Amino acid sequence: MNRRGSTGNGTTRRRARSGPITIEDVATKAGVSAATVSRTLNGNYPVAAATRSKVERAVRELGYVVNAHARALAGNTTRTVGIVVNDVIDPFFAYIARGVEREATSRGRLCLIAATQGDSRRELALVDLLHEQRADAVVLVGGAYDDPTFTRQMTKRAEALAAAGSVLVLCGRPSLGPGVPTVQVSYDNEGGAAAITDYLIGAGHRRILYLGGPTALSTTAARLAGHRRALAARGIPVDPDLIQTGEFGRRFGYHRLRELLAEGVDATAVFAANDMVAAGALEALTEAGLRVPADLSLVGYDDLPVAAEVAPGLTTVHVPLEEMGREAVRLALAGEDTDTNAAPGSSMTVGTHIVTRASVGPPNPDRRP
Amino acid sequence: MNRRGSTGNGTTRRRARSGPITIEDVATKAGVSAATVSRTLNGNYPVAAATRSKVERAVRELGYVVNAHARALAGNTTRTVGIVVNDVIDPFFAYIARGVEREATSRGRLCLIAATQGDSRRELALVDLLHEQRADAVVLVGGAYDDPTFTRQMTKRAEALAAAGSVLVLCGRPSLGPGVPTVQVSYDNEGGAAAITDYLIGAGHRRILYLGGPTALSTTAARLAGHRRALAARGIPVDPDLIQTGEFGRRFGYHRLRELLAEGVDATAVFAANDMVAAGALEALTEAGLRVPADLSLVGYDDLPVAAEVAPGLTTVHVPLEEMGREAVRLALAGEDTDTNAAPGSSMTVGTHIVTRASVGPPNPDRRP
DNA sequence: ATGAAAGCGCTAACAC
DNA sequence: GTGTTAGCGCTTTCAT
Repeated sequence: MNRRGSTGNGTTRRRARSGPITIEDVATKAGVSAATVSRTLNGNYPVAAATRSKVERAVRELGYVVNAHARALAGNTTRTVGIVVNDVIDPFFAYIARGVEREATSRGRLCLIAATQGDSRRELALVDLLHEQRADAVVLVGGAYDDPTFTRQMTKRAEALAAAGSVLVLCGRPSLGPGVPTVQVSYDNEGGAAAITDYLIGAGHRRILYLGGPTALSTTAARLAGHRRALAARGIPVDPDLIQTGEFGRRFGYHRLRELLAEGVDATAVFAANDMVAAGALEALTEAGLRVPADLSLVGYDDLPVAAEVAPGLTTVHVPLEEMGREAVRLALAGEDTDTNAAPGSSMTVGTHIVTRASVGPPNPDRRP
Repeated sequence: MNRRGSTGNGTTRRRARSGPITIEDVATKAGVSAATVSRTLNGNYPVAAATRSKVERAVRELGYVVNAHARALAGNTTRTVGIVVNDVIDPFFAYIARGVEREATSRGRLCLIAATQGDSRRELALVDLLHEQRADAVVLVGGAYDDPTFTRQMTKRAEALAAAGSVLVLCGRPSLGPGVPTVQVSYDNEGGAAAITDYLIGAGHRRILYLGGPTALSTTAARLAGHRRALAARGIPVDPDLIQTGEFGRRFGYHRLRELLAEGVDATAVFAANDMVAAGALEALTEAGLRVPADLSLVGYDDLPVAAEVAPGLTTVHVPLEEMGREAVRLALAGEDTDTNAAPGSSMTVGTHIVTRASVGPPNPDRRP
């Protein structure tokens, strides 16, 4: 790993170095100074056409590739943004990641991605790693566990990032508290949940099973709050037996609903915490010989591709995930050309709306559980 | 952006700098030299316990975060690996990306990800970008277009990377040619396609429709070759009308098969180029009132989650995608502790196997197209 | 076990 | 329009 060494040895000066090709090599070959090569490469400075082509030729012939680290160190600009997700497979995260990646790339930046696997300690460590890399922005995606210790530690990270001229972007997750220097991109979980619950009520449903979502997750709390609010607004009492939180996966939706069905749960509609859960629920329903929406209605949340792919298509709440990702980096980099690149404090909320497909109908009082 | 400047102004020396906290600040605060801080932080050198705790305290109190760029520049080690995919949403790529990300993280590295959107020029540019970042390895995923110009240009990149002590890893894509310094992780496209075709033949099928996959893609060529080989081995003639390449998506599977069905295509089984196409095909079949496998058999390729999620479950060829991603970085970083970190020339092939679900049965001669 | 000093490869004043 | 000169923040000899 040591490539230092015989710089000052007694051998001939030329062709002494066999290591990586540097800007100096290009300069020598083109018969100009390193500064001129730099200016040519960055194109943000006037350079004579003749010089330019000499330099470009030297670059080509030498196969020179600028060292981004040296550049970052000297120029104080890294051209990378970081994103921390739960899991790159999960479509919810993948769509947001795509937005981040696309927006970053369109701004000539590379995207550093890291996955937490749902471990909040890892999340903190990854934010640190991204800070080490001096990412221009660090985007944190998805619901956070509502733990004061964790919040405090993440707050510290947000402040450190801000102090270093970067920004922590909270994408679809709750604020760390007033005064914490972050940028936020959110969507209305509570409102969406209320809207789709109300939609179900409008279709005649009174007994709606809320299924899925980790209890400790802020997202679950918000969706549940919206659900309850809509119920309350219509004067429908909340039956605790109809609140069945748990997890976010398809598996959970399938297994839990299957159990519930076996126990003879009394509901005419299911509000799944997200589309994955809904897909699993649909599986359980179909397996039980129940038709959707003839026997039972079903709605999801997020409008992931799966919602359109299952039969019947799922009525769900559309969340513009990719757009959120793009917006996250736009907002974070908004002040990039000004003095300070961070724009802490800015925040925006993207709109959601109900997408109507075929999974909701009037209640069927005759269904035998 | 300019944080240089008044270094030599006349004001008091202490507290002159308000910029980022550096190792020097930590050294001062701890009353030691920068070298000692470095050694403490890296832990690869003996440091007195007392000194260590002084340094650690200073780091904590100052909120110091090492600058990865300075470290990379000085230490010649970047601790990042790059991955270039088509699209982060596509599960095929996402699973491989997950493997790369997990293996990278488990080795204390961060993962730089970039998406080409299927544009080969972008692919070249992204490899350059990753080279600029001095990624320890650059993993290229997915089928390549079989264009000599492109191959030549990518070869140049592979050589440049190798010369810089990095490696280009070809993950599930064809070699750039003998002698090109790359690492390869592949799976047997042709063998898998032959195997599943033979499986269909074994079930009694003689007229098998091959559906999907971009014609110009190396992957398509390989799968098709395997399909033809299996047919030939059983003495079944290849009917050109039954080779319907095109794209890889669900949409394509649905629309193309729908047209074909309308035209009264004469086949008893469909071999979809991948599971996404198969899922679309299943949709078209179901819509046409055809039952799988009673009326028509259907198989896919890749064993993506969707294969297990549709009803009936898809018989398909399992490809260990995540494992390929992990293997890609393992192989690439195999020599990391030795003199040269690249291990060009190494290659490995992961095994595939048929996963039997419910989508294949005997041919139904009575089906009315 | 620790410090001093010399770079790593680049950019950005500052001259001319 | 181009060269010269300082660093950017770190690691790593080489001393001690």
